[in-house]
Amino acid sequence: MKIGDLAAKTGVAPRLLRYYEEVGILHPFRSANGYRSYGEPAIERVLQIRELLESGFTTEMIREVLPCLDDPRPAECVVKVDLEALRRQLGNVERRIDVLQRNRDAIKTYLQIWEESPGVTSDS
Amino acid sequence: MKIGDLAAKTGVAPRLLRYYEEVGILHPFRSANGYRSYGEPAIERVLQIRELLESGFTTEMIREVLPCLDDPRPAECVVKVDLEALRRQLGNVERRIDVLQRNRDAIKTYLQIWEESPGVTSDS
DNA sequence: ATTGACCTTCACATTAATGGAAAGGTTTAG
DNA sequence: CTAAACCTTTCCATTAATGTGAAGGTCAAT
Repeated sequence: MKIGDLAAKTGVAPRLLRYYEEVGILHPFRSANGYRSYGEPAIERVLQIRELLESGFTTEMIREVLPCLDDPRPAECVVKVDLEALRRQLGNVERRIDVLQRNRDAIKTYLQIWEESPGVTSDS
Repeated sequence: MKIGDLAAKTGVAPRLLRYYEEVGILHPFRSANGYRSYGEPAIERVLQIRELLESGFTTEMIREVLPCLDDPRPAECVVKVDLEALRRQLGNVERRIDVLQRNRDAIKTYLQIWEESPGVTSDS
């Protein structure tokens, strides 16, 4: 699968797919002509990257969190997992969930107040 | 409370407190000399802003989410709440929670695998 | 009254993520 | 064979959030 195909299937611009490779969170191989070549798993991978980026993770954090789930990274990497970083990021994720749940509840409560008292919405 | 005090109590640099005012998510009053003056609630407020920023929200989204929870914004604002935006952001928050929970579970599972099989950690 | 520690505004620099164009090679369709 | 549609690398621009410094006003203490 070439970069344009992956872009089409994920909705992520080729420019970004190259960027993700540059920062080390996506690892296509190269075909003879030098074109990047992606496997099927890359689709899921890219979507996960987008989710994490939109959740406020940096590419650096993502690099720690997606260690050996790489497509063309064979078993040697299985050894280089940084457990410490992974635990740190787990704490990170859990704190974020906490924050978001608190804010979700706050917004919900706020909305309920307005929905219960019918009347003014966004006037003028 | 002056800007330096608020910075000390929240750990957020004065520069940023001014920035948050500029983008309309923090509304100090001014004392006679022109100094910004913050009330006690500003502390909680700033901490909440930090949490949301670190969870990937932009200041613009925050402006929608923290509508009338302002310190010195009297009752007139009670009318200008953008319910539509608020509902949109609620969906946003819920999607994010979802993403994070999935990733938390994935990381947890991954960690368990490594913790169960004792041996190699991060060797050089 | 001067010093030091605050505060003000203004402006420019940086970082991460992203957009976009230039210059050139490759592949595919006609 | 040529043109269109890809791909490559390189470089420069933008946006949001932040850092930092200049030039100057205020205030508390000595």
